[in-house]
Amino acid sequence: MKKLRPKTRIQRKNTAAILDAALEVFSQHGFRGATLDQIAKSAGLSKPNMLYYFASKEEIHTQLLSELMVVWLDPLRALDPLGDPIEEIVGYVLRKLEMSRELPRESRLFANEIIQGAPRIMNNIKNDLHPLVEEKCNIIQGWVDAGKIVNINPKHLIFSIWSTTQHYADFDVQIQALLAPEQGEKFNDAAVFLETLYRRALTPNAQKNADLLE
Amino acid sequence: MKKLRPKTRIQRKNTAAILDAALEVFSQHGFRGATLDQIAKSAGLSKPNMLYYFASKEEIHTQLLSELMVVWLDPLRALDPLGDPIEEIVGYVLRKLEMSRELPRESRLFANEIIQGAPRIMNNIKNDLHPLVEEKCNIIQGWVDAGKIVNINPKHLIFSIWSTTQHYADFDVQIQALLAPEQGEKFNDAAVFLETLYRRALTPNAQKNADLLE
DNA sequence: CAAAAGTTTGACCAAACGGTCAGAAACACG
DNA sequence: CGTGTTTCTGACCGTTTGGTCAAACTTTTG
Repeated sequence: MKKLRPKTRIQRKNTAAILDAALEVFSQHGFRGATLDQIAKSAGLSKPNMLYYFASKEEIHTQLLSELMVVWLDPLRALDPLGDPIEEIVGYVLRKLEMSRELPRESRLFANEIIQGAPRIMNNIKNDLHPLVEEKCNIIQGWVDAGKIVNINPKHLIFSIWSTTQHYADFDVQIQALLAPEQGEKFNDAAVFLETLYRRALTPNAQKNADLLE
Repeated sequence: MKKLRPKTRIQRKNTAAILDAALEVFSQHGFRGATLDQIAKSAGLSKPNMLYYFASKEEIHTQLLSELMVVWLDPLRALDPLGDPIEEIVGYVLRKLEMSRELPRESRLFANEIIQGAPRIMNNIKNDLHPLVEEKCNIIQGWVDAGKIVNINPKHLIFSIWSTTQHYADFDVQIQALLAPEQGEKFNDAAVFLETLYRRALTPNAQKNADLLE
Protein backbone atom coordinates (compact mmCIF):
# COMPACT_ATOMS: atom_id res chain seq x y z
CA MET A 1 0.00 0.00 0.00
CA LYS A 2 1.62 3.21 -1.12
CA LYS A 3 -1.05 5.88 -0.77
CA LEU A 4 -1.97 6.08 2.89
CA ARG A 5 -5.05 8.17 2.18
CA PRO A 6 -6.15 10.18 -0.84
CA LYS A 7 -5.52 13.73 0.23
CA THR A 8 -6.18 16.24 -2.49
CA ARG A 9 -9.58 16.83 -4.04
CA ILE A 10 -8.18 15.83 -7.43
CA GLN A 11 -7.06 12.50 -6.03
CA ARG A 12 -10.44 11.89 -4.49
CA LYS A 13 -12.28 12.81 -7.66
CA ASN A 14 -10.07 10.75 -9.97
CA THR A 15 -9.78 7.63 -7.86
CA ALA A 16 -13.56 7.67 -7.51
CA ALA A 17 -13.99 8.07 -11.28
CA ILE A 18 -11.54 5.24 -11.94
CA LEU A 19 -13.19 2.87 -9.50
CA ASP A 20 -16.62 3.62 -10.88
CA ALA A 21 -15.46 3.09 -14.44
CA ALA A 22 -13.61 -0.06 -13.47
CA LEU A 23 -16.71 -1.40 -11.76
CA GLU A 24 -18.64 -0.85 -14.96
CA VAL A 25 -16.07 -2.55 -17.16
CA PHE A 26 -14.95 -5.39 -14.88
CA SER A 27 -18.54 -6.31 -14.06
CA GLN A 28 -19.37 -6.59 -17.73
CA HIS A 29 -16.28 -8.40 -19.04
CA GLY A 30 -14.56 -10.01 -16.07
CA PHE A 31 -10.96 -9.33 -15.09
CA ARG A 32 -9.21 -10.74 -18.12
CA GLY A 33 -11.81 -9.48 -20.54
CA ALA A 34 -11.57 -5.89 -19.31
CA THR A 35 -8.92 -3.56 -20.72
CA LEU A 36 -7.21 -0.58 -19.16
CA ASP A 37 -8.05 1.50 -22.22
CA GLN A 38 -11.75 0.84 -21.73
CA ILE A 39 -11.59 1.77 -18.07
CA ALA A 40 -9.52 4.88 -18.68
CA LYS A 41 -11.80 6.07 -21.44
CA SER A 42 -14.88 5.43 -19.33
CA ALA A 43 -13.27 7.33 -16.45
CA GLY A 44 -12.40 10.24 -18.71
CA LEU A 45 -8.66 9.92 -18.14
CA SER A 46 -5.67 8.92 -20.23
CA LYS A 47 -4.25 5.49 -19.52
CA PRO A 48 -0.94 6.74 -18.09
CA ASN A 49 -2.83 9.18 -15.91
CA MET A 50 -4.96 6.37 -14.55
CA LEU A 51 -1.85 4.35 -13.82
CA TYR A 52 -0.59 7.32 -11.84
CA TYR A 53 -3.32 6.57 -9.30
CA PHE A 54 -3.29 2.79 -9.46
CA ALA A 55 -0.10 0.89 -10.11
CA SER A 56 -1.73 -1.87 -12.15
CA LYS A 57 -4.92 -3.39 -13.46
CA GLU A 58 -4.82 -5.89 -10.65
CA GLU A 59 -4.60 -3.16 -8.00
CA ILE A 60 -7.78 -1.53 -9.27
CA HIS A 61 -9.58 -4.83 -9.27
CA THR A 62 -8.37 -5.80 -5.83
CA GLN A 63 -9.39 -2.49 -4.28
CA LEU A 64 -12.83 -2.70 -5.87
CA LEU A 65 -13.39 -6.16 -4.49
CA SER A 66 -12.17 -5.50 -0.98
CA GLU A 67 -14.25 -2.31 -0.71
CA LEU A 68 -17.31 -4.12 -1.95
CA MET A 69 -16.90 -7.10 0.31
CA VAL A 70 -17.76 -4.90 3.26
CA VAL A 71 -21.01 -3.60 1.77
CA TRP A 72 -21.88 -6.96 0.37
CA LEU A 73 -22.01 -8.69 3.73
CA ASP A 74 -24.06 -6.02 5.49
CA PRO A 75 -27.44 -7.68 4.91
CA LEU A 76 -26.24 -10.92 6.47
CA ARG A 77 -24.59 -9.09 9.39
CA ALA A 78 -27.96 -7.52 10.14
CA LEU A 79 -29.53 -10.92 10.79
CA ASP A 80 -30.56 -10.53 14.41
CA PRO A 81 -30.42 -13.60 16.67
CA LEU A 82 -32.97 -11.95 18.94
CA GLY A 83 -35.54 -11.17 16.26
CA ASP A 84 -38.40 -13.33 15.11
CA PRO A 85 -36.80 -16.15 13.08
CA ILE A 86 -39.12 -16.12 10.07
CA GLU A 87 -39.15 -12.33 9.90
CA GLU A 88 -35.37 -12.19 10.21
CA ILE A 89 -34.82 -14.59 7.34
CA VAL A 90 -37.48 -13.03 5.13
CA GLY A 91 -36.00 -9.63 5.96
CA TYR A 92 -32.59 -10.90 4.92
CA VAL A 93 -33.99 -12.15 1.63
CA LEU A 94 -35.59 -8.80 0.89
CA ARG A 95 -32.48 -6.82 1.83
CA LYS A 96 -30.43 -9.03 -0.44
CA LEU A 97 -32.92 -8.59 -3.27
CA GLU A 98 -32.78 -4.85 -2.73
CA MET A 99 -29.02 -4.99 -3.18
CA SER A 100 -29.46 -6.72 -6.52
CA ARG A 101 -31.77 -3.91 -7.52
CA GLU A 102 -29.52 -1.12 -6.30
CA LEU A 103 -26.06 -2.57 -6.95
CA PRO A 104 -26.29 -4.90 -9.95
CA ARG A 105 -22.80 -4.06 -11.17
CA GLU A 106 -21.32 -5.02 -7.83
CA SER A 107 -23.23 -8.28 -7.94
CA ARG A 108 -21.90 -9.08 -11.38
CA LEU A 109 -18.37 -8.17 -10.33
CA PHE A 110 -18.52 -10.78 -7.59
CA ALA A 111 -20.23 -13.29 -9.84
CA ASN A 112 -17.57 -12.94 -12.53
CA GLU A 113 -14.82 -13.31 -9.97
CA ILE A 114 -16.29 -16.39 -8.33
CA ILE A 115 -17.33 -18.18 -11.50
CA GLN A 116 -13.79 -17.79 -12.74
CA GLY A 117 -12.44 -19.50 -9.65
CA ALA A 118 -12.18 -16.53 -7.26
CA PRO A 119 -8.40 -16.29 -7.76
CA ARG A 120 -8.25 -12.76 -6.37
CA ILE A 121 -10.87 -12.94 -3.66
CA MET A 122 -10.49 -16.33 -2.06
CA ASN A 123 -8.71 -14.84 0.94
CA ASN A 124 -11.63 -12.53 1.68
CA ILE A 125 -14.02 -15.44 1.40
CA LYS A 126 -12.05 -17.49 3.87
CA ASN A 127 -11.20 -14.68 6.27
CA ASP A 128 -14.35 -12.53 6.22
CA LEU A 129 -17.22 -14.44 4.71
CA HIS A 130 -16.58 -17.85 6.19
CA PRO A 131 -16.67 -16.88 9.88
CA LEU A 132 -19.72 -14.67 9.32
CA VAL A 133 -21.57 -17.50 7.59
CA GLU A 134 -20.52 -19.87 10.34
CA GLU A 135 -21.88 -17.50 12.99
CA LYS A 136 -25.21 -16.91 11.26
CA CYS A 137 -25.67 -20.58 10.50
CA ASN A 138 -25.35 -21.30 14.19
CA ILE A 139 -28.13 -18.81 14.87
CA ILE A 140 -30.34 -20.41 12.23
CA GLN A 141 -29.54 -23.88 13.54
CA GLY A 142 -30.61 -22.62 16.97
CA TRP A 143 -33.95 -21.60 15.52
CA VAL A 144 -34.29 -25.01 13.93
CA ASP A 145 -33.47 -26.76 17.20
CA ALA A 146 -35.98 -24.59 19.03
CA GLY A 147 -38.67 -25.54 16.53
CA LYS A 148 -39.09 -21.92 15.49
CA ILE A 149 -38.50 -22.78 11.86
CA VAL A 150 -38.68 -25.93 9.85
CA ASN A 151 -35.76 -28.37 9.88
CA ILE A 152 -33.48 -27.36 7.01
CA ASN A 153 -29.75 -27.15 6.42
CA PRO A 154 -28.78 -23.54 7.29
CA LYS A 155 -25.89 -23.30 4.85
CA HIS A 156 -27.93 -24.48 1.93
CA LEU A 157 -30.65 -22.08 2.99
CA ILE A 158 -28.16 -19.24 2.76
CA PHE A 159 -26.89 -20.50 -0.60
CA SER A 160 -30.44 -20.49 -1.91
CA ILE A 161 -31.02 -16.94 -0.68
CA TRP A 162 -27.83 -15.74 -2.33
CA SER A 163 -28.60 -17.43 -5.60
CA THR A 164 -32.26 -16.46 -5.91
CA THR A 165 -31.64 -12.81 -5.11
CA GLN A 166 -28.38 -12.27 -6.97
CA HIS A 167 -29.88 -13.97 -9.99
CA TYR A 168 -31.93 -10.84 -10.67
CA ALA A 169 -28.73 -8.82 -11.04
CA ASP A 170 -26.40 -11.38 -12.60
CA PHE A 171 -28.80 -12.84 -15.15
CA ASP A 172 -30.67 -9.62 -15.79
CA VAL A 173 -30.52 -9.77 -19.59
CA GLN A 174 -32.00 -13.26 -19.60
CA ILE A 175 -34.75 -12.23 -17.23
CA GLN A 176 -35.52 -9.17 -19.30
CA ALA A 177 -35.74 -11.30 -22.44
CA LEU A 178 -38.06 -13.84 -20.82
CA LEU A 179 -40.28 -11.33 -19.05
CA ALA A 180 -40.82 -9.33 -22.23
CA PRO A 181 -43.07 -7.71 -23.17
CA GLU A 182 -44.73 -7.47 -19.79
CA GLN A 183 -41.63 -6.63 -17.66
CA GLY A 184 -43.67 -4.42 -15.35
CA GLU A 185 -42.72 -4.47 -11.69
CA LYS A 186 -39.97 -7.03 -12.03
CA PHE A 187 -38.43 -6.57 -8.60
CA ASN A 188 -41.75 -6.19 -6.87
CA ASP A 189 -42.94 -9.47 -8.35
CA ALA A 190 -39.67 -11.06 -7.31
CA ALA A 191 -40.08 -9.76 -3.77
CA VAL A 192 -43.59 -11.12 -3.52
CA PHE A 193 -42.52 -14.47 -4.90
CA LEU A 194 -39.46 -14.87 -2.70
CA GLU A 195 -41.24 -13.75 0.45
CA THR A 196 -44.00 -16.27 -0.23
CA LEU A 197 -41.49 -18.99 -1.03
CA TYR A 198 -39.42 -18.64 2.12
CA ARG A 199 -42.29 -17.83 4.45
CA ARG A 200 -44.19 -20.92 3.40
CA ALA A 201 -41.15 -23.16 3.29
CA LEU A 202 -39.79 -22.16 6.68
CA THR A 203 -42.89 -21.72 8.82
CA PRO A 204 -43.55 -24.84 10.92
CA ASN A 205 -46.87 -26.47 10.15
CA ALA A 206 -48.70 -25.70 13.38
CA GLN A 207 -47.79 -22.06 13.30
CA LYS A 208 -48.48 -21.79 9.60
CA ASN A 209 -51.97 -23.10 10.02
CA ALA A 210 -52.64 -20.47 12.64
CA ASP A 211 -51.01 -17.55 10.84
CA LEU A 212 -51.49 -18.13 7.16
CA LEU A 213 -54.83 -19.82 6.83
CA GLU A 214 -56.18 -19.22 3.38
CA MET B 1 -21.35 -23.28 -42.54
CA LYS B 2 -18.51 -24.87 -44.49
CA LYS B 3 -18.17 -28.39 -43.11
CA LEU B 4 -21.42 -30.21 -43.74
CA ARG B 5 -20.51 -33.10 -41.46
CA PRO B 6 -17.20 -34.19 -39.90
CA LYS B 7 -16.34 -37.20 -41.96
CA THR B 8 -12.97 -38.67 -41.17
CA ARG B 9 -12.09 -40.15 -37.79
CA ILE B 10 -9.34 -37.55 -37.42
CA GLN B 11 -11.84 -34.77 -37.89
CA ARG B 12 -14.15 -36.28 -35.35
CA LYS B 13 -11.38 -36.79 -32.82
CA ASN B 14 -9.90 -33.33 -33.22
CA THR B 15 -13.10 -31.31 -33.29
CA ALA B 16 -14.19 -33.15 -30.17
CA ALA B 17 -10.86 -32.40 -28.49
CA ILE B 18 -11.09 -28.75 -29.47
CA LEU B 19 -14.64 -28.34 -28.23
CA ASP B 20 -13.81 -30.04 -24.95
CA ALA B 21 -10.75 -27.88 -24.42
CA ALA B 22 -12.68 -24.77 -25.40
CA LEU B 23 -15.42 -25.63 -22.95
CA GLU B 24 -12.82 -25.88 -20.22
CA VAL B 25 -11.18 -22.57 -21.06
CA PHE B 26 -14.23 -20.51 -21.99
CA SER B 27 -16.12 -21.62 -18.91
CA GLN B 28 -13.24 -20.55 -16.69
CA HIS B 29 -12.32 -17.24 -18.29
CA GLY B 30 -15.26 -16.11 -20.42
CA PHE B 31 -15.04 -15.38 -24.11
CA ARG B 32 -12.72 -12.39 -24.03
CA GLY B 33 -10.59 -13.82 -21.25
CA ALA B 34 -9.94 -17.07 -23.10
CA THR B 35 -7.10 -17.31 -25.62
CA LEU B 36 -6.68 -19.52 -28.64
CA ASP B 37 -3.26 -20.59 -27.40
CA GLN B 38 -4.76 -21.88 -24.16
CA ILE B 39 -7.44 -23.80 -26.00
CA ALA B 40 -5.02 -25.23 -28.55
CA LYS B 41 -2.58 -26.30 -25.88
CA SER B 42 -5.34 -27.86 -23.81
CA ALA B 43 -6.59 -29.69 -26.90
CA GLY B 44 -3.10 -30.94 -27.71
CA LEU B 45 -2.98 -29.20 -31.08
CA SER B 46 -1.04 -26.35 -32.57
CA LYS B 47 -2.92 -23.10 -32.99
CA PRO B 48 -2.89 -23.15 -36.80
CA ASN B 49 -4.03 -26.74 -36.76
CA MET B 50 -6.94 -25.83 -34.52
CA LEU B 51 -7.85 -23.02 -36.89
CA TYR B 52 -7.92 -25.59 -39.65
CA TYR B 53 -11.02 -27.04 -38.02
CA PHE B 54 -12.64 -23.84 -36.80
CA ALA B 55 -12.32 -20.62 -38.72
CA SER B 56 -12.18 -18.38 -35.65
CA LYS B 57 -12.43 -18.10 -31.89
CA GLU B 58 -15.98 -16.94 -32.25
CA GLU B 59 -16.94 -19.97 -34.32
CA ILE B 60 -15.75 -22.34 -31.59
CA HIS B 61 -17.67 -20.43 -28.97
CA THR B 62 -20.84 -20.23 -31.02
CA GLN B 63 -20.83 -23.92 -31.80
CA LEU B 64 -20.30 -24.78 -28.14
CA LEU B 65 -23.22 -22.63 -27.08
CA SER B 66 -25.66 -23.80 -29.69
CA GLU B 67 -24.85 -27.46 -29.02
CA LEU B 68 -25.28 -26.95 -25.32
CA MET B 69 -28.53 -25.04 -25.57
CA VAL B 70 -30.24 -28.24 -26.64
CA VAL B 71 -29.04 -30.29 -23.70
CA TRP B 72 -29.56 -27.43 -21.32
CA LEU B 73 -33.29 -27.20 -21.90
CA ASP B 74 -34.00 -30.91 -21.68
CA PRO B 75 -34.96 -30.91 -18.01
CA LEU B 76 -37.56 -28.20 -18.58
CA ARG B 77 -38.89 -29.91 -21.71
CA ALA B 78 -39.51 -32.99 -19.61
CA LEU B 79 -41.97 -31.13 -17.38
CA ASP B 80 -45.12 -33.12 -17.99
CA PRO B 81 -48.47 -31.28 -17.97
CA LEU B 82 -50.20 -34.56 -17.17
CA GLY B 83 -48.04 -35.49 -14.20
CA ASP B 84 -48.63 -34.65 -10.55
CA PRO B 85 -47.85 -30.92 -10.24
CA ILE B 86 -45.72 -31.02 -7.10
CA GLU B 87 -43.83 -34.10 -8.26
CA GLU B 88 -43.26 -32.59 -11.69
CA ILE B 89 -41.78 -29.40 -10.28
CA VAL B 90 -39.69 -31.18 -7.66
CA GLY B 91 -38.55 -33.56 -10.37
CA TYR B 92 -37.52 -30.63 -12.51
CA VAL B 93 -35.54 -29.15 -9.62
CA LEU B 94 -33.69 -32.40 -9.07
CA ARG B 95 -32.95 -32.91 -12.77
CA LYS B 96 -31.58 -29.39 -12.93
CA LEU B 97 -29.45 -29.98 -9.87
CA GLU B 98 -28.18 -33.16 -11.43
CA MET B 99 -27.06 -31.18 -14.45
CA SER B 100 -25.09 -28.85 -12.21
CA ARG B 101 -23.39 -31.89 -10.77
CA GLU B 102 -22.69 -33.56 -14.09
CA LEU B 103 -22.08 -30.56 -16.35
CA PRO B 104 -20.61 -27.75 -14.23
CA ARG B 105 -18.46 -26.41 -17.06
CA GLU B 106 -21.47 -26.07 -19.31
CA SER B 107 -23.29 -24.23 -16.56
CA ARG B 108 -20.41 -21.82 -16.12
CA LEU B 109 -20.15 -21.30 -19.87
CA PHE B 110 -23.75 -20.12 -19.94
CA ALA B 111 -23.35 -18.09 -16.78
CA ASN B 112 -20.32 -16.27 -18.17
CA GLU B 113 -22.13 -15.55 -21.40
CA ILE B 114 -25.27 -14.24 -19.74
CA ILE B 115 -23.57 -12.18 -17.03
CA GLN B 116 -21.59 -10.47 -19.74
CA GLY B 117 -24.77 -9.47 -21.54
CA ALA B 118 -25.41 -12.60 -23.65
CA PRO B 119 -24.06 -10.91 -26.80
CA ARG B 120 -23.63 -14.20 -28.61
CA ILE B 121 -26.61 -16.15 -27.34
CA MET B 122 -29.47 -13.69 -27.15
CA ASN B 123 -31.02 -15.09 -30.31
CA ASN B 124 -31.17 -18.58 -28.83
CA ILE B 125 -32.76 -17.19 -25.70
CA LYS B 126 -35.44 -15.42 -27.66
CA ASN B 127 -36.04 -18.13 -30.23
CA ASP B 128 -35.64 -21.33 -28.22
CA LEU B 129 -35.81 -20.58 -24.51
CA HIS B 130 -38.53 -17.95 -24.51
CA PRO B 131 -41.29 -20.02 -26.16
CA LEU B 132 -40.42 -23.05 -24.05
CA VAL B 133 -40.62 -21.01 -20.86
CA GLU B 134 -43.87 -19.48 -22.01
CA GLU B 135 -45.33 -22.92 -22.64
CA LYS B 136 -44.25 -24.37 -19.31
CA CYS B 137 -45.39 -21.30 -17.41
CA ASN B 138 -48.83 -21.78 -18.85
CA ILE B 139 -48.84 -25.32 -17.53
CA ILE B 140 -47.77 -24.17 -14.09
CA GLN B 141 -50.34 -21.38 -14.13
CA GLY B 142 -52.92 -24.01 -14.93
CA TRP B 143 -51.90 -25.94 -11.83
CA VAL B 144 -52.16 -22.76 -9.80
CA ASP B 145 -55.62 -22.02 -11.16
CA ALA B 146 -56.72 -25.56 -10.43
CA GLY B 147 -55.55 -25.19 -6.83
CA LYS B 148 -53.07 -28.02 -7.28
CA ILE B 149 -50.19 -25.85 -6.13
CA VAL B 150 -49.96 -22.66 -4.16
CA ASN B 151 -50.52 -19.32 -5.90
CA ILE B 152 -47.10 -18.16 -7.11
CA ASN B 153 -45.73 -16.43 -10.18
CA PRO B 154 -44.61 -19.24 -12.52
CA LYS B 155 -41.80 -17.31 -14.19
CA HIS B 156 -40.26 -16.31 -10.91
CA LEU B 157 -40.62 -19.90 -9.75
CA ILE B 158 -38.59 -21.00 -12.75
CA PHE B 159 -36.01 -18.28 -12.15
CA SER B 160 -35.60 -19.49 -8.59
CA ILE B 161 -35.15 -23.07 -9.73
CA TRP B 162 -32.52 -22.07 -12.25
CA SER B 163 -30.63 -19.94 -9.77
CA THR B 164 -30.67 -22.32 -6.82
CA THR B 165 -29.56 -25.30 -8.86
CA GLN B 166 -27.04 -23.64 -11.16
CA HIS B 167 -25.52 -21.93 -8.15
CA TYR B 168 -23.92 -25.23 -7.16
CA ALA B 169 -21.99 -25.30 -10.44
CA ASP B 170 -21.35 -21.61 -11.02
CA PHE B 171 -20.32 -20.67 -7.48
CA ASP B 172 -18.67 -23.97 -6.69
CA VAL B 173 -15.42 -22.53 -5.32
CA GLN B 174 -17.32 -20.34 -2.88
CA ILE B 175 -19.47 -23.22 -1.75
CA GLN B 176 -16.43 -25.42 -1.30
CA ALA B 177 -14.74 -22.74 0.78
CA LEU B 178 -17.78 -22.25 3.02
CA LEU B 179 -18.60 -25.92 3.42
CA ALA B 180 -15.04 -26.76 4.44
CA PRO B 181 -13.94 -28.83 6.19
CA GLU B 182 -17.11 -30.91 6.25
CA GLN B 183 -17.91 -30.89 2.47
CA GLY B 184 -19.30 -34.40 2.61
CA GLU B 185 -22.30 -35.12 0.45
CA LYS B 186 -22.62 -31.62 -0.95
CA PHE B 187 -25.04 -32.42 -3.73
CA ASN B 188 -27.06 -34.83 -1.65
CA ASP B 189 -27.54 -32.19 1.03
CA ALA B 190 -28.49 -29.70 -1.67
CA ALA B 191 -31.02 -32.14 -3.10
CA VAL B 192 -32.60 -32.72 0.30
CA PHE B 193 -32.73 -29.00 1.01
CA LEU B 194 -34.18 -27.99 -2.36
CA GLU B 195 -36.74 -30.77 -2.38
CA THR B 196 -37.90 -29.74 1.09
CA LEU B 197 -37.94 -26.08 0.12
CA TYR B 198 -40.07 -26.47 -2.97
CA ARG B 199 -42.31 -29.22 -1.66
CA ARG B 200 -43.20 -27.19 1.42
CA ALA B 201 -43.52 -23.92 -0.45
CA LEU B 202 -45.71 -25.23 -3.24
CA THR B 203 -48.00 -27.72 -1.52
CA PRO B 204 -51.36 -26.13 -0.74
CA ASN B 205 -52.19 -26.03 2.95
CA ALA B 206 -55.02 -28.54 3.05
CA GLN B 207 -53.08 -31.11 1.11
CA LYS B 208 -49.93 -30.41 3.06
CA ASN B 209 -51.65 -31.04 6.35
CA ALA B 210 -52.85 -34.37 5.10
CA ASP B 211 -49.62 -35.48 3.43
CA LEU B 212 -46.81 -34.01 5.44
CA LEU B 213 -48.02 -33.99 8.99
CA GLU B 214 -45.06 -33.97 11.31
C1' DC C 1 5.83 35.29 -6.67
C1' DA C 2 8.67 31.21 -6.78
C1' DA C 3 9.67 26.78 -5.48
C1' DA C 4 7.82 22.42 -4.37
C1' DA C 5 4.43 19.11 -4.95
C1' DG C 6 1.08 17.02 -7.50
C1' DT C 7 -0.96 15.94 -12.11
C1' DT C 8 -1.14 14.91 -17.04
C1' DT C 9 0.44 13.57 -21.53
C1' DG C 10 2.46 11.59 -25.98
C1' DA C 11 5.63 8.60 -27.38
C1' DC C 12 7.12 4.33 -26.60
C1' DC C 13 7.96 -0.83 -25.34
C1' DA C 14 7.79 -5.90 -25.01
C1' DA C 15 4.59 -9.40 -24.78
C1' DA C 16 0.40 -11.53 -26.07
C1' DC C 17 -3.32 -11.56 -29.06
C1' DG C 18 -6.26 -13.56 -33.21
C1' DG C 19 -5.30 -14.99 -37.47
C1' DT C 20 -2.70 -16.20 -42.18
C1' DC C 21 0.09 -18.78 -45.37
C1' DA C 22 3.17 -21.68 -48.06
C1' DG C 23 4.64 -25.82 -47.87
C1' DA C 24 5.77 -30.25 -45.51
C1' DA C 25 3.97 -34.51 -43.64
C1' DA C 26 0.55 -38.06 -43.14
C1' DC C 27 -3.09 -40.45 -44.92
C1' DA C 28 -6.60 -42.77 -48.11
C1' DC C 29 -7.29 -45.41 -51.95
C1' DG C 30 -7.19 -47.37 -56.64
C1' DC D 1 3.07 -48.49 -55.45
C1' DG D 2 1.69 -43.58 -56.69
C1' DT D 3 -1.31 -39.84 -56.64
C1' DG D 4 -4.76 -36.89 -54.75
C1' DT D 5 -6.53 -35.35 -50.43
C1' DT D 6 -6.35 -34.32 -45.76
C1' DT D 7 -3.80 -32.85 -41.89
C1' DC D 8 -0.26 -30.31 -39.73
C1' DT D 9 3.52 -26.87 -38.82
C1' DG D 10 6.87 -22.90 -38.35
C1' DA D 11 7.36 -18.57 -39.56
C1' DC D 12 5.06 -14.59 -39.84
C1' DC D 13 1.69 -10.35 -39.57
C1' DG D 14 -0.91 -6.45 -37.81
C1' DT D 15 -3.26 -5.19 -33.65
C1' DT D 16 -4.08 -4.89 -28.87
C1' DT D 17 -2.51 -5.49 -24.41
C1' DG D 18 -0.52 -3.86 -19.71
C1' DG D 19 2.75 -0.88 -18.48
C1' DT D 20 6.88 2.84 -18.56
C1' DC D 21 9.06 7.26 -18.90
C1' DA D 22 10.73 11.87 -19.41
C1' DA D 23 8.97 15.94 -19.85
C1' DA D 24 5.33 19.36 -19.57
C1' DC D 25 1.65 21.26 -17.20
C1' DT D 26 -1.13 22.68 -13.01
C1' DT D 27 -1.96 23.36 -8.28
C1' DT D 28 -0.59 24.17 -3.61
C1' DT D 29 2.08 26.43 -0.30
C1' DG D 30 5.63 29.23 2.14
